[in-house]
Amino acid sequence: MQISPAVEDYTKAIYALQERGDGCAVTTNALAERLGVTPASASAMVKKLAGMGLVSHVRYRGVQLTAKGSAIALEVIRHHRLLEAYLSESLGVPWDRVHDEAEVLEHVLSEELEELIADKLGNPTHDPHGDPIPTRDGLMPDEPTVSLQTLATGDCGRFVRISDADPEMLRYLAARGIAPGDGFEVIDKQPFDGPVFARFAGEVHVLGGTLARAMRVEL
Amino acid sequence: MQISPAVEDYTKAIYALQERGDGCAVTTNALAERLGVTPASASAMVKKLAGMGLVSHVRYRGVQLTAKGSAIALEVIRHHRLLEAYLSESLGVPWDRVHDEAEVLEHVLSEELEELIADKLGNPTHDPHGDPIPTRDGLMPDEPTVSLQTLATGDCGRFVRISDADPEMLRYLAARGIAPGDGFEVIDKQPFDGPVFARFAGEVHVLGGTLARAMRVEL
DNA sequence: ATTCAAATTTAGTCACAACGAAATTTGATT
DNA sequence: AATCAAATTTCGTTGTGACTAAATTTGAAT
Repeated sequence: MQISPAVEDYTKAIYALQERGDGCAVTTNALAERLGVTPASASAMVKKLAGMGLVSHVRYRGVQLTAKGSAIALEVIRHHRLLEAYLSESLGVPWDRVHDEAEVLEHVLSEELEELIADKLGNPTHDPHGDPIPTRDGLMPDEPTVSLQTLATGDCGRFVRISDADPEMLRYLAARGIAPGDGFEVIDKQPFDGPVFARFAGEVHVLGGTLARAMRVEL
Repeated sequence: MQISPAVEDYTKAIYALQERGDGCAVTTNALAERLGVTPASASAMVKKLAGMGLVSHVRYRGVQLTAKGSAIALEVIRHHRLLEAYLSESLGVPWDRVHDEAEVLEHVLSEELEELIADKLGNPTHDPHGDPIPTRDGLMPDEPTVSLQTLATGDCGRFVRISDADPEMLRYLAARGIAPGDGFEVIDKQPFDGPVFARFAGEVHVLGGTLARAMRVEL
């Protein structure tokens, strides 16, 4: 039972969708859309994953990762995030490009290189976007956050995390010197999904609705 | 016209066989054996490569890389050798393991990462086994060498290069502290493919026939 | 010139992972 | 309960790159 890159990608996608979803099963359509394949293709692969014991599948209902499936997903995510950290820190790859590079390298990273990279970086706990790196033994640190968008005028917090999937956003933040770990204060918050005005290190920045929703805040 | 990993591997193999061969075309069987596939599979791929304009093919005679094919081979070889140098120098991967790691990474290394790695290493000209690294613009430095096995008692020389394909040999040399760049003197040479006794840095070492044939000497 | 073994190619198959089109199931609405 | 749209699955096909078995070509030996 070989684990192909395709299987790794599906497993990783199911893991990600399970996270954001409210505990219920991951639908075939959601999976297909996330991976950019047709529902028919996703359906076929789901059947294969079920046969491999990586997911439990109820026809027309959706899938859930088994322990075995989660282990594979976490392994790949560890590869991905370690690589992002490594590319950023050791090779100076810009913030908004590490994701795409890691996306292909994650599938061919040997366990030995994984070890060497982790050691070289001092066993980092977070990648450059603030996403936690699963541990060597396959555990994902649980770090509750809220969207910056939910804060109100006057609230203070620390920006700790943002999705690595949208390079545009990352460039916007990078251009303004905003990075995970930075503290801030909400100066003004407009209703109806309006922009958030927040002060980072003295400077006030405008964070549009989508951006504010993507930025995660500690606690 | 996509360049798949398979196409890269075939192109690279043809390049390598062309080098060691005496200028004549590379046979399907040699290609198949080198890649560990059946002659039928190699034959099918040769037809595809010819269709892509990467090789010229005469049925039942063999193949030769076109300029386009050579360019692809050299690009992949550059990736491979840069990666070997990088893994060895920056991550401390042992000498005898860099080849296998590079073998998979070479196919997914982006041009951007290639640049960063080359810069980081100061644009190295040789990999850890002494193999020359093709230049950015796709030129392979020509460095004539002879096999250590061809030397006679009393000859001196500098060991500069050894194939990265046999980890066993590399471990043997590494265990004795012998590396490309080391000067030596042939103390004794037995006839009939017998062992070569050579002094490296004061120590005399026994180099069996196969090993002595694999070791390349400057000039 | 014929024969023969080795090298090479062709023909037919398989596994993988995608696709579009068509059938099926679901759950919400009437 | 019947209907209907959306989600899901099935069916048949495609493209890669491997395989085995069966031609075919070559070049050397008779």
